[in-house]
Amino acid sequence: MQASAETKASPSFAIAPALLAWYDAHARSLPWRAPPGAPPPDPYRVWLSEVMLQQTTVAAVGPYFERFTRRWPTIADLAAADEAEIMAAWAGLGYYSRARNLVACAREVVRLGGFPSTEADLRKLPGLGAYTAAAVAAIAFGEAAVVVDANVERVVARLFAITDPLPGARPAIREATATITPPVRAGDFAQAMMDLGATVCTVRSPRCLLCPLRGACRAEAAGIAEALPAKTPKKPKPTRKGRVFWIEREGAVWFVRREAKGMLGGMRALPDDGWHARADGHGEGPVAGPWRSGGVVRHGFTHFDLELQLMLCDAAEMVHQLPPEEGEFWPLVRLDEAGLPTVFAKAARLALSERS
DNA sequence: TATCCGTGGGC
DNA sequence: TGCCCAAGGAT
Repeated sequence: MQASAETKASPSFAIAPALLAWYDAHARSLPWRAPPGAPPPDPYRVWLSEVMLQQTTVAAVGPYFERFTRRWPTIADLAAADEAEIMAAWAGLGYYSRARNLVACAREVVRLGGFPSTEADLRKLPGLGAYTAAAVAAIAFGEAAVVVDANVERVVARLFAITDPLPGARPAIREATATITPPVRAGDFAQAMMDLGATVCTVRSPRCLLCPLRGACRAEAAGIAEALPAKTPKKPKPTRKGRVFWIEREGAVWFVRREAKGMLGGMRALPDDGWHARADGHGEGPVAGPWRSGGVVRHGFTHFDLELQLMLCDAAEMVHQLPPEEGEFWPLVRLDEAGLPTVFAKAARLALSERS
């Protein structure tokens, strides 16, 4: 494997001490996390923030983390909460299966009498994959787990000049990361690697002149830092089309609850015509009944773009013309509390502007 | 292994 | 504006 050869060839530069010295001296990129030397952080807060941070920026997570920890200060509070309220509180953060797994995980941890303290046992909990289990084990319990996220992948690919493209290079990167993970302060080391990737060893225009690991970086020495890690090209993103329905009665609008699995699973929503299962060209024919068009809602998802035609109607009985779904009339004055995913929040905003 | 799953910021 | 990307996990 490439990593073992590269590892042996790497400089004798003391990577972990240099990185930890840098970490001790610079500001944390997670405002809510305690500085080095503080008492061990609450596993609940570490777990919650790490789940929120999956594929999500620190800036986006901050307000959600504050709201969640204020409303549910302990994991027992979260485990006892109504799942629908947690889903609504998660609205806007994306990847909603995380919220469902959050509830399941909280209840399992309470059933166990507390968080498992090892990476292997944490890995068994719902929503904890290789990264999150290692991160919680290292940060909350001090285990010398090998923590690899996208930041670490980038830093290590550059440090060891691993030129094979992702995702194929992952095993080599993981092995290389293991060789530089220290037996103590593994949590600080992991957070330092991620802070370094977020602020210095960035995707574009890395600030190599400011890097505490510059003397050990093979990619910098070769002048190829910005080109790493290489990635396999991604597929083009298709566009799907459909309709979304706004049915109003006495100051309330009809909401449904989406199926637990699939797009926006388990979330409160406006009824739609099944765009989630359709390809291009659907949703363009006439609709029976007293509907009028309220414009188009455009929204980009990870693997497709969506164009929804907003259909407005104030005949409440038209609810029965839609596919049978669990639903409710929701007061418009409480729209902000509905917990709608962004695409439906956009549709609601458009509907209210068209209505007036 | 490849695909599905949200959203907002940066350039 | 369009594209890339992010403290990934489940299947």
